Amino acid sequence: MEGEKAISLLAELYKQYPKHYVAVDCSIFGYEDGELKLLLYPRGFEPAQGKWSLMGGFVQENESMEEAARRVLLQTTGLKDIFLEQATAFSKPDRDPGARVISMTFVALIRIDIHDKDLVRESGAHWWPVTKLPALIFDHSEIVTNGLALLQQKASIDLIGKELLPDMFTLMQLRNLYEAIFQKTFDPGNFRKKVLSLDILERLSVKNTKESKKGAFYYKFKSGDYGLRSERIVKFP
Amino acid sequence: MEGEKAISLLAELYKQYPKHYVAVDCSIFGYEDGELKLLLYPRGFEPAQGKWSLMGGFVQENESMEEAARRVLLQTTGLKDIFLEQATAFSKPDRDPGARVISMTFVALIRIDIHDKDLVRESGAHWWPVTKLPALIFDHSEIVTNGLALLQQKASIDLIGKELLPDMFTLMQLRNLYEAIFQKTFDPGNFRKKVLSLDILERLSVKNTKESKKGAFYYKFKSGDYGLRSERIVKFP
DNA sequence: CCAAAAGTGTTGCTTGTACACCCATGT
DNA sequence: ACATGGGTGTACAAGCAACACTTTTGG
Repeated sequence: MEGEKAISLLAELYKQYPKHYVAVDCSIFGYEDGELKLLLYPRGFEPAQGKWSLMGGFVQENESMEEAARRVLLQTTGLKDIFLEQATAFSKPDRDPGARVISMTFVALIRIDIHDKDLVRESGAHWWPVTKLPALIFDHSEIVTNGLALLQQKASIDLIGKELLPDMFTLMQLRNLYEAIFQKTFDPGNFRKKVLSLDILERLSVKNTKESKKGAFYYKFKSGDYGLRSERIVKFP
Repeated sequence: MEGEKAISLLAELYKQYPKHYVAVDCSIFGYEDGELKLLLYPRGFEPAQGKWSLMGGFVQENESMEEAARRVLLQTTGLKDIFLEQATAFSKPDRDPGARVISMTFVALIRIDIHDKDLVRESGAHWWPVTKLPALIFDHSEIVTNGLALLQQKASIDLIGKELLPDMFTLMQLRNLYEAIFQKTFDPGNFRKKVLSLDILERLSVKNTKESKKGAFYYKFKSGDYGLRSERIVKFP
């Protein structure tokens, strides 16, 4: 066929161009003990031994970059179907001392309460509060800063929480999450009114009586995919 | 040295992973005759002959992806120092029939009035109104849709115009640009007040008397890089 | 009782929006 | 004279921020 011949000519044309290693690196955020945390892996060998790194991996022949990221996340946390969003690519020729590696970075949001803790522990990984991060290899600090900014931007447009909190949560827990993300305090009353006005939370009949004397109702996200069908834009400063 | 040995071991470690062709594709937007336009190149050979494509190129060994995009833009428009922003990467293994090519996409904004028209004409390129785009090769339509969404988002946060309009412009011209970007009309009075309240435009003493009977003052963007130092967030619409 | 969080209400300010209105002038 | 865009003002609604206030209950 003509078509096939054309395609093989195209393949021939491409041969003059260089190929590159392509990696994915994930900023994996979780929320625990009132803090926003980042999952990091210790580097056991030189160069940069003793520093920490984001979880990453190389893109294989038969997978897209997002598939590569999901594969890596499944291997390291045991979780499927996690929130994953493409962030910024880093491609300076000398960013990795081992070879020229182009890295596509992703932001992943994990519910710490349901991930595979044993799997994480085995690998020596550790959840670090984003306010006290250790030294990271290569340009990974820059990647994290970039991912955090993306997370903040996302949180200011959508109401996130489904991805980071347990199924049931109190409005104080949700507010504390937002305070951890934005590193600022929100007025409890105003936060409550704003969030409830969005009409995407459902109040349950159960109360949490541990974190307050009076007891606070649990809420959950309404079922039926909001965020896709809703045009609502939430503006948190 | 120990360090060098470690680095070569790292390089050895990477050898088990596949390499990929990495390309950049640019959605080049311009503004002319009251319309938002996109610069497209005709495809002269099979497969997909007769369709149009974005301008792109392969990433070389010694350049970052952004540098590759700037190189391509210089070659095709003759312009340096143009506005360029990383958009979304496309990496489905079969997106290009010739070979597995990973494409990083960019949005570029061009001032049509100062680009090298001869260079563009030679290549057979054509500025298409974004409202009437032809069929594009591969997944380029998806790339354009994505780039347009990014442009809209950017225009709703920053005041763009410096990148698309002549040095001097009237507020009507700026409004028409925004109407072209968002495909909706803005109230002239309200648009004027909103834009001027940002305090980033400077009124000149010259008037444009061609487009209105009364004559409208020209404005320009104040010098001193706003957009970097300003925390202002403009919300259009 | 008191501290601490839950939950509701009030008030003032800022912002967006829909207009009305006068101005200047080329045709 | 009149249509067209330039430019300013006004009136109303919506949203947000600051903060007062009541409720509940474990210690």
